[in-house]
Amino acid sequence: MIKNVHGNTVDHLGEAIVAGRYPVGSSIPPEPLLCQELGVSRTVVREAVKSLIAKGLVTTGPKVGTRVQPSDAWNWFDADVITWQSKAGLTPDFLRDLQDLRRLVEPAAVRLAAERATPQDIADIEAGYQGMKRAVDEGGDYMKYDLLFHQGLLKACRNRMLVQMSKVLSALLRTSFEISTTRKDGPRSSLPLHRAVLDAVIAKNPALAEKAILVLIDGAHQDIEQVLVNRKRLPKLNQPAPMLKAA
Amino acid sequence: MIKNVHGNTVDHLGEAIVAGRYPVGSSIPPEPLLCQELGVSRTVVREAVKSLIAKGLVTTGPKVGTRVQPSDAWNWFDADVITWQSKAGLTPDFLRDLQDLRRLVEPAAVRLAAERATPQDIADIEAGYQGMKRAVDEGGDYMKYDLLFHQGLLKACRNRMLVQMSKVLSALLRTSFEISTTRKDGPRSSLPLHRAVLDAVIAKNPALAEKAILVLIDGAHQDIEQVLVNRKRLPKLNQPAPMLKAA
DNA sequence: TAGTCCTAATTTGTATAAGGTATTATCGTC
DNA sequence: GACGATAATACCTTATACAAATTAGGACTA
Repeated sequence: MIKNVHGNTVDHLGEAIVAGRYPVGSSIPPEPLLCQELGVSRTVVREAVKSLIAKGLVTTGPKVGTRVQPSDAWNWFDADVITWQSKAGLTPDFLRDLQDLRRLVEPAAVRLAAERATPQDIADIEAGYQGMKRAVDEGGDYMKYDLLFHQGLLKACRNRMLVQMSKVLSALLRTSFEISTTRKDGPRSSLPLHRAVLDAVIAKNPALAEKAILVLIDGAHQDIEQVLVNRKRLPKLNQPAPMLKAA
Repeated sequence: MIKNVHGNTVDHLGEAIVAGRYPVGSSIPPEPLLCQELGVSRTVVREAVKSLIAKGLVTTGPKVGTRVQPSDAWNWFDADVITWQSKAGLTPDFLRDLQDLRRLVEPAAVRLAAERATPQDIADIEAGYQGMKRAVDEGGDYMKYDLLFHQGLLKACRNRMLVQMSKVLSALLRTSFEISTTRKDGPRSSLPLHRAVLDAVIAKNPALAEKAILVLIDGAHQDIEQVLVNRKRLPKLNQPAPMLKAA
């Protein structure tokens, strides 16, 4: 997983900030110190910080240094930010935000999909479903096709912003899947629910499609809620010093 | 409006890319050329490109150069991207994407708001409403308070992602407002509709709140559709060479 | 002539050094 | 005690050099 120096530096700083290692409103170490800590040149540190600025994590200014922005200024639809948050720990707050979003977006989205899906869109979703079915019958990567199914659904809305949202919701779906596999036959039992959604989209029946996916979502919702109640707080990794030092 | 060299460079390149000046999948001029064109050092160009990478507009690689990503890979929830698109021209596609999003998000959001709004949230929304009312009665900046009203509504959901969405939807609300003022008494007639939404939220009545905002949205929707039909294509600015040369 | 391999050129990636600029904090004076 | 000048700090910008990676083109072989 060695990318390049820039990527590693951005990831390192981004993870540290999202994990809350530096208090909001405070300054992270000045550039020369970061160079020393990470073993990279100032060029790299500065370009990394520019990336973090673009994602809304920090602001900079002469003398004031590089300050951490409050978390509601972060670009929560950025794939990297989502990844860093997932690594730092799936806090209840974060999961609840994502669940809100899913319950808010997916029902309305399948309505749109039922109205607008092209034959190609339907073929893509069908491919996702068939993959899930195969994974259940013969074994295979169930989650991969589950993600394809839901991403295909949002893509069928033919709306660039909804497509982007599908990337973010993938983080939730991943978690949701990990939890649902702890239940016996989770994938097998949710298969017909997926089929119902797809059939409704094919039939171009928005109301039915919405009804079908609500069943799916509420199942996952209850699973997650239950887990959240059991362990009051999900295990935050909380590495004391997650240096990876451009390995 | 002179910020700094970095900000100007990012804006210049970002605007050019979003405006479609460089074809998707093709490379923008190599770094030395950009330095010459923009009259800045290579460091600045590189840091600007890193910002664009973080926003999903481009990818880079040795020898291949800096290539423009397809538009559905862009961070459409990034404030800068939205601004650049607005400057480049409010294309029908873009407006329709935004309208989809609004029709999808706001009804569900006011339901959440009606359930979760704190007294402080309600006070903020009320302040927005009072500002609108004052603007109608005594003259004033109507749009400013209209935006505050809707942003307050989404903020009341207590969800960071919805807050971010409110920033994006502001672009649509701004456009929507500009259009509605072309109609006589647009603001005055929509004032009671806003009041109805706020009252439903105060009464903690999700169903009523949703119904009320649907009226509001559909009004704006019809206005925009009508304008889109009249002029088949909104005037794209299409500056031949929008150099601003780090003034 | 077609295919494969290797070399070379191009472009980004990384490091280093030096001076400029803006902001903040401190110190001194009124 | 308040105001203003001064100094220090950290980012901002420029310039140069070299390294690494990918592509393209040429040469060699079958």
